[in-house]
Amino acid sequence: MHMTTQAQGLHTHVLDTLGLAITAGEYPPGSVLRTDELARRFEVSRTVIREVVRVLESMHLVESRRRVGVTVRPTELWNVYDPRVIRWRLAGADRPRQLRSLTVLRSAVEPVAAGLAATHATPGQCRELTEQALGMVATSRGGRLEAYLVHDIAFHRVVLNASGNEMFARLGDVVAEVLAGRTHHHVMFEDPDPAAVTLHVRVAEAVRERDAARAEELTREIAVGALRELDVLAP
Amino acid sequence: MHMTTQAQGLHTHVLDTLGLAITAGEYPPGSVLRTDELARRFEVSRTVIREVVRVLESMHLVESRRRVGVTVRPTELWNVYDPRVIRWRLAGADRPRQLRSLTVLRSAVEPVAAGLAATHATPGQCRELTEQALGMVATSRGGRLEAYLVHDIAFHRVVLNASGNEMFARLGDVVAEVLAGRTHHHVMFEDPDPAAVTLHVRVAEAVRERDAARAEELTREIAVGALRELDVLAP
DNA sequence: GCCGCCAATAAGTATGACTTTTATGTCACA
DNA sequence: TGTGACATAAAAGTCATACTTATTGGCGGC
Repeated sequence: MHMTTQAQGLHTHVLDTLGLAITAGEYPPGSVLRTDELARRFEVSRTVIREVVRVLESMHLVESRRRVGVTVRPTELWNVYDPRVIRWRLAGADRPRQLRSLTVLRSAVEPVAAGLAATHATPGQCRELTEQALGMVATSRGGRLEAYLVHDIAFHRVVLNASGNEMFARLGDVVAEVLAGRTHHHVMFEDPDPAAVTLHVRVAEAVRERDAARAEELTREIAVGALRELDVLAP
Repeated sequence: MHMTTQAQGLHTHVLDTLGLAITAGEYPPGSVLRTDELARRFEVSRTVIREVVRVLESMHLVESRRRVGVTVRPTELWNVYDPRVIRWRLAGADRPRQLRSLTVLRSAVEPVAAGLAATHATPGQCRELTEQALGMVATSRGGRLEAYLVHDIAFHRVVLNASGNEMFARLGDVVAEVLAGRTHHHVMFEDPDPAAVTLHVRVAEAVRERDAARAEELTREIAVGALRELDVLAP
């Protein structure tokens, strides 16, 4: 992994750097940045800085006021559903709390999504679900965490998509960030919990058999397990 | 020179207009906009347009590519958790579907949030909750929809905040948009459902008495009611 | 018919001048 | 001494323009 992303354009680089710095608390809420100072620091034109600031503003990370500058807003105003904000924060210091709140969100949403999936999933989605569950089983032992992660992400993404609800579907990215985050930062057992793996297979079954109540309940068990795991590993 | 623009700033005006147009389907996915054409149309400099485009890009509404232009992205990629996107879409044509998917989201999240609130709420939040519930009772008859709405929004916001979960708390704005949307666009009975009003009072009670299971269950009933109401009024 | 090169195009970046808003300090007046 | 009007300057906002870079689609050569 490189220190900073570069080839994608000045804008992207500055945005990532600044966003990361702000979410990491390097500039605590209330801090004031000035555009031409930033321009000098990053050695780019004010044009680029202004665009970056506009985007940060659209995430409610900062507020830009005349004669004052660009001030960092209090944490509770940040748009924490923006995937970039999530990634920045998962990379930063308060990853534990972040992972916890995201997992609680998952525990609320995914069971309902699974229930809906059981009534809405297309045959193709059912097949996909079963395949990913089997993939999880196949990679659940022997320290093949990366391969397991791919299937895990795919599984949950299919469930959310199959729910037929747009808001749920768009949480696929968030869930992916969470799963990737807990794997890459080792907030996870060395091998996936066998019970969890089994539960995924049974969820796939329940969806295939159009048993909404069971799909919901089983997914709820997965969520409870994930929360418990978090309690143990990131107190 | 620019007498027609509001005091809020050129940027805001252009962003709102363009965002509304795109989410309304005026520029269907795949359409291409060009920055200097937009600059001429809105009678602003390319600088302003570029900043707006950057923000739209950060919402995944559009993608800007060299030598091609600014292309509208497919709907399923939009960041539908951005409050502005929500407001634009609620103002537009597919409000019914939008309201439905948001209400389903609420039905997943709010019960869990209420359960957490029962164990996390501060005395102040309990009091606030009771006050708002009583406010709802007081304004629930006689066509005082606007006053009722204020209490309704405040009530749900307190629950989400009291849950102690950051992701839930940030959904306060979303819920507010939904409640405001269904009131202002008359996707609601003339007077609030008395059963719903009572349920809110009982939720406040349950939270005050730290009864998580009951708070969750009662909130679930509120959600079910809201969904049913939607079925009747926006099929 | 295929491949590679070239030119047209539209976004990206830089710069400098100018405007607008507004926080703050100053001064006169009560 | 306190208060309000007013001037000042600081920083973002806006604009015009020139220049750079990536990309695409077509043209010509093979």
